[in-house]
Amino acid sequence: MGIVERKEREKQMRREMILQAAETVFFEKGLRAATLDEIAEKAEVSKGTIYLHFASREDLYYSLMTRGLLLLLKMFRDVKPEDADPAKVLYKLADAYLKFSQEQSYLFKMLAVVENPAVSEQVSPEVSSDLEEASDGILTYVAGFVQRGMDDGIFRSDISSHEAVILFWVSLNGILNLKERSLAMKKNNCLKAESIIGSVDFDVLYGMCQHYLVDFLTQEETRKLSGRNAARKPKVVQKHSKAVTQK
Amino acid sequence: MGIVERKEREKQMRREMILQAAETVFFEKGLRAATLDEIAEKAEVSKGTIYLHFASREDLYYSLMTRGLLLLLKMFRDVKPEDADPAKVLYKLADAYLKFSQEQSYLFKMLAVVENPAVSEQVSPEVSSDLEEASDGILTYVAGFVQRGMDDGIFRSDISSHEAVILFWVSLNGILNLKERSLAMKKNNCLKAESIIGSVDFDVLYGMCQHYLVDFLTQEETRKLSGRNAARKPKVVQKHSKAVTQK
DNA sequence: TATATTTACTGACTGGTGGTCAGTTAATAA
DNA sequence: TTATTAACTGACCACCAGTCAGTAAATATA
Repeated sequence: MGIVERKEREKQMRREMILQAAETVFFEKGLRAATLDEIAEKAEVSKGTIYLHFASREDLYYSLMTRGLLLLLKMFRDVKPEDADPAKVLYKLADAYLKFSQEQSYLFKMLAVVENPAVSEQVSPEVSSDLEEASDGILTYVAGFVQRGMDDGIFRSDISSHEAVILFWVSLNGILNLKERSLAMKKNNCLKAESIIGSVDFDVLYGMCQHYLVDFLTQEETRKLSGRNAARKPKVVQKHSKAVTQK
Repeated sequence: MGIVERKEREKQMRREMILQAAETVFFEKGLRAATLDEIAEKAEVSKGTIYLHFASREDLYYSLMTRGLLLLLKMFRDVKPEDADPAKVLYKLADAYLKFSQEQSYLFKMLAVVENPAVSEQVSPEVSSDLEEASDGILTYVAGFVQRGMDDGIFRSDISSHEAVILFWVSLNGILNLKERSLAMKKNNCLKAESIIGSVDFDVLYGMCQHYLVDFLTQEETRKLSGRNAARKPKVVQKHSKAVTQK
């Protein structure tokens, strides 16, 4: 009896149509200005139907973000790291993330909202948990390569792969976010060229950061940190020790 | 004739009262759930009066953020870097930022909203420009120390002080934001302990990042990058070159 | 086939909120 | 005493997220 399956398929299609329309409208109008009426109209569906699929406006928005993250994960998987060098893989993943931010710029901008705790609180637990799962899926995927590098002895191991991945994510994502912000402000003419954010070439900075992050991981742990706590309260700055030995 | 001055003072006080009330309400209810009626009531002022001082809800919110940034700048200035070592100053500034995120956690959370381009577009140019100015003031303040370190030859100079400051900001701020997010999710019970974000101790990570960022700046530029573009497309990974020379 | 039940969907309606503005009050100027 | 200006008020409007009684169609039952 394929009726149940067909119904399920149709339900998913409806959901997909709504998500598609929402993506367009949220992108065009922004989170605040977009209205559900408009989304309903664009999806050729009544407003009530939207609420059959999503518990609230925020849930709909978060579902879009989850979809975005899944796409990002797909792009990461498409990197196809056939060569075994984890450092190269990390480079390629960072490249892929830059590409994602450019090609799917509306999705990328939407993802920045997750940073905002005020919005997060309005979301139902399941949807929030879905997003968390997708987010963790990406981080775990990347962490796998980092861990492999550590196991192979290529990467330093005075830092956990989890911490390393967070560092990667935070730095690269932060640069891309600031880039978007500076672009937005330039468009609004409220960014002076002599300001710091206005004067930095974020694409160049991204490349540099990408380089140094991988480089940081490929260094051996020569610092005087025996454990983690040593990094916590660094009273003594060893400003010349390294530089001298390197000369 | 001190009448004009007195009026101006009173006007500023009114504004201050509104901001104070708004801060409380926005913090208690979140950006979306907070209402102007409630703010008006708490400020002992009619709703119309709010609009004499702020053009919109978003403007009010952004003004709060600007105030928050000015407080942060004050905390940075209080670091009183009497010792001339720029590396130590950067440490202390990072410590101060951590302190800010802890002691003024609601202000810190509010500042994360600036990352969201969808909100930024709803704000009047002047207010947006105020915020930008405050933000730039902080970055410029920090950049001064970085530049001094470079001039003194303590810091590497294959990266501009502007870029270095952005890197600092992005990394440290990103870690603290993720920390807040993980705390919020733990409170909502939608963060599995085995997930990456759930397993990282962000305070430790912050300390490590703080350490490595300063350390990165105090390294000499031994890499094969002659200019910036070299960092853009790094095809060759020099995974052992540094580690070997350091041994 | 006729009837009952379930499922999917609709769109008018409601409550609440951001934002407005005609009108009030009070201080100052003429 | 009267006119003018400035600060402030709160009733009011437009709009929108979210609801729910009702419709239509598909499926199950008789």
